[in-house]
Amino acid sequence: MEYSDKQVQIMEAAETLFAAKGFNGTSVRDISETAHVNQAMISYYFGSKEKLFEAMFAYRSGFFKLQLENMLQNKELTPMEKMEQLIDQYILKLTNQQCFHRIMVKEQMMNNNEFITAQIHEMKLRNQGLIKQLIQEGQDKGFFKKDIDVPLMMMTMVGTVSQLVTTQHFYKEINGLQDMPDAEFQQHIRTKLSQHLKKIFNVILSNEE
Amino acid sequence: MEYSDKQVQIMEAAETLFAAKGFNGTSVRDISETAHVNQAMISYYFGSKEKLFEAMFAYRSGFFKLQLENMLQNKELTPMEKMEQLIDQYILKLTNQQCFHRIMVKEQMMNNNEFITAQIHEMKLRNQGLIKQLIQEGQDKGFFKKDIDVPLMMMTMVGTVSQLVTTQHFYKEINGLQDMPDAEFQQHIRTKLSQHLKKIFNVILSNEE
DNA sequence: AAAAATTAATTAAACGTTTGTTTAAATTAA
DNA sequence: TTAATTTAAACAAACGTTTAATTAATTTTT
Repeated sequence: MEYSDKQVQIMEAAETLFAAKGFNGTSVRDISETAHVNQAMISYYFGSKEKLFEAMFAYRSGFFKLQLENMLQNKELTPMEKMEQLIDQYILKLTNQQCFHRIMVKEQMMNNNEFITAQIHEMKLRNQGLIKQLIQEGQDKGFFKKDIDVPLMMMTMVGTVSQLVTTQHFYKEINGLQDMPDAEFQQHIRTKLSQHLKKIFNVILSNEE
Repeated sequence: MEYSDKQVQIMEAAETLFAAKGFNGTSVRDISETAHVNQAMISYYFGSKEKLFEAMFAYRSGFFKLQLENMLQNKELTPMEKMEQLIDQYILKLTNQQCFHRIMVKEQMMNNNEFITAQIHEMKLRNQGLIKQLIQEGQDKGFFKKDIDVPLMMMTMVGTVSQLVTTQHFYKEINGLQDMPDAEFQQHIRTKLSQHLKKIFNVILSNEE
């Protein structure tokens, strides 16, 4: 689906507002004002507020897809190196698309919209499949342990990053980082998360003692 | 604050509905029907929908508090045993109060309501303080490593459990557990999470090689 | 202990807003 | 000239809250 500049404008305004105030907390008037368009344009272009939401979600989830295929097929990387790249890629995507991530957290918790639930499900299946393959490769080559619970391992990666991103306000205060400029703070949590998760995954996965 | 049966009825209906459909997605009429009371009773008892939300949150967050003090002072437990009990206690609280937890996830992500944000902040500070003490004790006694990032460690515990609880629908499908009775499934994830987190925390914390 | 007076609880209806969507006219582009 | 875009206004429906009347419970007075 191709969108005009104006349609993208509307979707981006909707994304920001839905992330901050939720779907029901955001009015069509809010969106149209933020996007600087007449409120009737939303129904005109997207059919309804709900359809705008779905269009925005599909549009952004394209951006959000992890680019794993090429990296996983790279034969110059060890399985552990691939795993570490996967971690960094996930951290980067999520910290760069925080609005969309907040919306996703809410949607996968609620299951209110069938279309979106299906999209999330598909995304999860795809990622889980690729990671399973990677784990298998590592096990076949003798780098990884045999008994690895992939879904649970993913819960820890996704959960840790998500928890920090969605509660960064509290994290800042607890660690006295209120005055750190935001760009620096974002880099700070990226680095911290990367080190932390790589350490954990090394232990969970690695065969060497 | 003491509440009559009817007030508790209203708060419990509100909790369930807010968890499933969000604050703005739930109408006062919804709540009053679910609680089998006249819709004017909500303003009569609580003042407003928003105040009902705050009252419900405060009421439930009392239940939700982890009972850590006594356990942490028990001198017959090693620091690692205490850490493991903390993990199990957290898993139990969260899996037993899933509605409240969903509301908390949304609220700490949104920061829409000052009163509730302050409550969550207080809860987090308290827990973090107790855990820091426990880590310190473990380090002083030579059981734990010296360089432990407590906030990040907490992100992994809270994040992993929260991720599984809030996306259990997907976890079920991905693992082909759709037909498992719910009580059994809840026990299943409790056990899995407990083993998984204890393994990770042993590695992060333990000094022995 | 009974009656009266007072307070609290409960109700259905109504209030004024805000909501998402549609309309029909006006403007722009093809 | 035709089609697509944009607009302000209007729409009914749903919203949170208030009202005023009624019933139930409690307290005070006899």
